[in-house]
Amino acid sequence: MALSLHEPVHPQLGPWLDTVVCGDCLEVLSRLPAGSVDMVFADPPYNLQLRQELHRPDASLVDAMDESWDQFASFADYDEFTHAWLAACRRVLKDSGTLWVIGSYHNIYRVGCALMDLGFWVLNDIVWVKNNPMPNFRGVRFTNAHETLLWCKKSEESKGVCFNYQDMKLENGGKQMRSDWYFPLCTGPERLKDDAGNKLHPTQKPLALLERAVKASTRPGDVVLDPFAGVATTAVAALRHGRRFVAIEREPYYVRAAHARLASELEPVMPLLAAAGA
Amino acid sequence: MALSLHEPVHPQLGPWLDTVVCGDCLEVLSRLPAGSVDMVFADPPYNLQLRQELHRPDASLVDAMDESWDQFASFADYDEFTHAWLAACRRVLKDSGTLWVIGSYHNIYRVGCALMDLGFWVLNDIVWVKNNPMPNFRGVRFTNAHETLLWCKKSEESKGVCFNYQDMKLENGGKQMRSDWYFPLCTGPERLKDDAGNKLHPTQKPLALLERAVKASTRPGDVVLDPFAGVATTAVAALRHGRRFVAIEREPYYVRAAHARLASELEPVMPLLAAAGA
DNA sequence: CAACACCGTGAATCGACAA
DNA sequence: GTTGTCGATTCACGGTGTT
Repeated sequence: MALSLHEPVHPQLGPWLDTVVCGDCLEVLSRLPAGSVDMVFADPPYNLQLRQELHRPDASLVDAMDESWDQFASFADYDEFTHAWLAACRRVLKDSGTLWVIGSYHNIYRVGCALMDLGFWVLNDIVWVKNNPMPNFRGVRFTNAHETLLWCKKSEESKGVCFNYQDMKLENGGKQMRSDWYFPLCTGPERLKDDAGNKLHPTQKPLALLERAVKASTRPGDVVLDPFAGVATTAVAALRHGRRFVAIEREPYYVRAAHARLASELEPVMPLLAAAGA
Repeated sequence: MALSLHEPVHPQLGPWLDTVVCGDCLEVLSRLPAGSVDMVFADPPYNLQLRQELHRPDASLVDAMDESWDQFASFADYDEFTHAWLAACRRVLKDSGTLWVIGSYHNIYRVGCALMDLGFWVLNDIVWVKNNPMPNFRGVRFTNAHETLLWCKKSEESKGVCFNYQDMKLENGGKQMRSDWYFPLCTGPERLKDDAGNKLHPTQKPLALLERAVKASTRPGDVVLDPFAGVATTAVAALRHGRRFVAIEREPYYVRAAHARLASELEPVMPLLAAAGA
């Protein structure tokens, strides 16, 4: 798939470019050339620890996140996993590249500590403020109404980081874009459903969130890597803004859904691509 | 100072109660009885000036090391400091008590990781969104427009945590209080100035922020501990809402300012206290 | 057709107490 | 430690169906 007319990216990225690879992210990352991607966006497992069923005040049951891939036996296990994928991403990142990670309070403090230990240098932390979060049904805590993103460069000394300041300022009505971002949850037609009409992926992120990260920190033709691609929201954001992508997802079910989503995304432009190739 | 008509608090807290103690927080905390405070609010230092305060066995050796080692060493120093004061606070906290920490991306990820490692259990992370943050003058990052607070109980198994759900709901116009809090920076008349008219303390927090934390997580008569009291904003918030406090500050200059602030805060009610005591 | 009512649902670490 | 009882507890939005 040649989706861009820009300068060719790293020559050895070919087999992995602009597609969703099915496989373990550490294994796939080990085969990618070092210094070959411009930006990483990672939405790793959050390590939620749900102890019991939760009912709404009307006695209905909350459809909780209980996927096996989100379970870790201990902090030590989670930290080891985190160090491994962060180090692997750092290797394939260009020296001028940046890395984004999104998480909640369950994991983001451990992730933040790990990436600093690995030499990453935090540029900003960003809060995604949700206008429509799930309430706290028991009334025992504050409504958990935000998630956190960390945006980092490869090291304190890294030069040439891309930040499209003017684009962001324009998008924010002429004022500097701030560290608080307001987006609704991914619901309605944007939320992918399975044949039974249930949500296809438990944690699909809003496309607008990914688009902002992509537009802020990459140029057209740049390569975006997503090591936990899920249903490939990052890839769609990259496509829509003329960026290349490398997407890795371990679960075949999500990979199939991602391929279908990307095909549907590309359908309107396929005739143009065919004409350009002919 | 007997400022409350509630049940007496822990009998051995007497000498430290309702005043600002000048001293090293670890030293003072070591003399406080275990399980004697209901809530801790901490605004720890996160500047690298800490590097100089902590002892290095061989400074010349450090200077010879490369930057990554130095960075690691400074993280290790900061982590050691963080573990020490968090553990000391945990000891004096009641089993049903909670701890708040405020920080920015420079330190909050390390603090969050440390407190989880010590057994604290996160109840919420809160973002203080500033409506008037300092812009990013060079236009190379997003405007850093928020700080983060962590609210934790002593352990996962802790029972009886105080959360004044209805008060918070009322304060939020009848809807659940969320994890995003909106307060302006501490400026204007609220910001303490020295004789030359310069700001007295570099990081004075808005009183309204402290008041919300105090009102949310303590009852009247409860004891609030602030191990890095600065100019005693936490103490003022406690006073105004009928809570007792233990405040520790190492720098005599800030302690004097805090004493003056508290005296000024109490001035209107001193006649009443005198009459009650007579 | 417009307005309104009703229902479903979203990354959730969501009791206390007595027997 | 386990089990059972009692009690307190939800916001925004989209989709569907009714008036």
